[in-house]
Amino acid sequence: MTATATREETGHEAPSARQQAVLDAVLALLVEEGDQLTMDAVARRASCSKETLYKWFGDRDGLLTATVRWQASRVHAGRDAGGPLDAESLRERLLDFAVSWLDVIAGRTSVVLNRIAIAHAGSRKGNLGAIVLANGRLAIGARVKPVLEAGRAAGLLAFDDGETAFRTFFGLVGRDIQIRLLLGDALELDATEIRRDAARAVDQFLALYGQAHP
Amino acid sequence: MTATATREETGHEAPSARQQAVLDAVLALLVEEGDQLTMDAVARRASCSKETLYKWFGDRDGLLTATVRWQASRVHAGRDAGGPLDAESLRERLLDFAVSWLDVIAGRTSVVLNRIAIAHAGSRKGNLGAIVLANGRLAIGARVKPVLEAGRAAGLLAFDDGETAFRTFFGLVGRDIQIRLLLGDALELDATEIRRDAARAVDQFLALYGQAHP
DNA sequence: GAAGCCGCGTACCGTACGGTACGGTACTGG
DNA sequence: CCAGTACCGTACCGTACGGTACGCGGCTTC
Repeated sequence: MTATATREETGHEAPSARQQAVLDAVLALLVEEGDQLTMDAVARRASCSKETLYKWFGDRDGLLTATVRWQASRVHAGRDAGGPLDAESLRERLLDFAVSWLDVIAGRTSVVLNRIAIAHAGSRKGNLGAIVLANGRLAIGARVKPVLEAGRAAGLLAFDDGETAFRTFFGLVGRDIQIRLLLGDALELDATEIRRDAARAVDQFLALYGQAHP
Repeated sequence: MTATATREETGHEAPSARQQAVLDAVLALLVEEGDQLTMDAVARRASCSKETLYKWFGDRDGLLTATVRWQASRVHAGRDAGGPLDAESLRERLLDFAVSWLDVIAGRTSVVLNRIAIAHAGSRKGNLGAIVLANGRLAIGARVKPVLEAGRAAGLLAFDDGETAFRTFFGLVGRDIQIRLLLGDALELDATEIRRDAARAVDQFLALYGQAHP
């Protein structure tokens, strides 16, 4: 193990540059070809041998898992900026989360990876689903909830349960978009539309949970 | 074609009793075994020959399609009762839709079928996704929207676009439930919880779109 | 520059599974 | 009683794909 090889807290080696290239090839293939991904195709596309693939990732599942992790590692939707919180900055931060989240779930990569993970969850031993869940729904929740709590502490929001409040936010933002995309609906979302959707969701959320500043 | 053999408007034969039994076997297998459904397993479970399977349904996709259609044909979540509309009955009908919808998406069968359809949408020629979409999200939308319109006509609701209003309703009801279940989250929903969730969603929807009766 | 390793390319193996063929049995109509 | 039909059970075929083996070229190390 070299000095530069960092470990994630979960105990997985960070992929080397070459390995990252392989994982990017998997993502590209997944996006282009749908989900009937073969090890042969990956090897061809990444210009590496199948043997190397198996050496690095163990088996097909390992490759898929590494790919999902790799994608997750560079999607940090709506990282909160911190700073003081007033009504305007609260709205702004929520809007930021909403836009980031919609950007993610509307992306081809996210759709394909979620499809893989969902199919995987249908078979036994589906930790892929758990990984996607942890880096998607759960991660965004973990980031939004503190903001909501801060909003409550500042007297800008009123709710009993932060989890419930967040789930409402989640529902208002995502609505039917993700399931439609997963099921193959052609639904095109450009940036302006996403921004408008996000703004509407935030408005609705604040209408439900907001309080006039005391 | 016998006199009793009805056709759906889409032009598909209604399955015979024996065929229905086969499709039920498929559903059972799907629920029990996850989604690695083989034609052999179906034939064994349904006590029929593979040849018959192919004769009746064409190929594996045809069998899957017929199964999805068959399930869809007996799920009519939240059929509207009609009748006069005041604030109370509007709330009641929306609650009814919400409960039915949650019942459906929380069911094992729905989860498995959605998984199949989503995986299918990832490959080419995925009409399965379209079918599930048509009988799920789109069907419920088609039933709820008239109620919303009626509510608006009665001065109980205020909105510009019925589609947008419905999608908000959809988001408030479903929130993160469907994606979590699809990804394999263990999320258990009993009847009382569903009722509570549905009631909260309807309250929130009415808070956003309701109007005091003029 | 020899030794050794890494990894590419390719050929190969085993098996699971979609799809087909065929014989045997029960039922129906003439 | 004899076609004809429907359908069950099972054996079979072809292929796609996960996984393995092996030879060869290029890079590092001493």
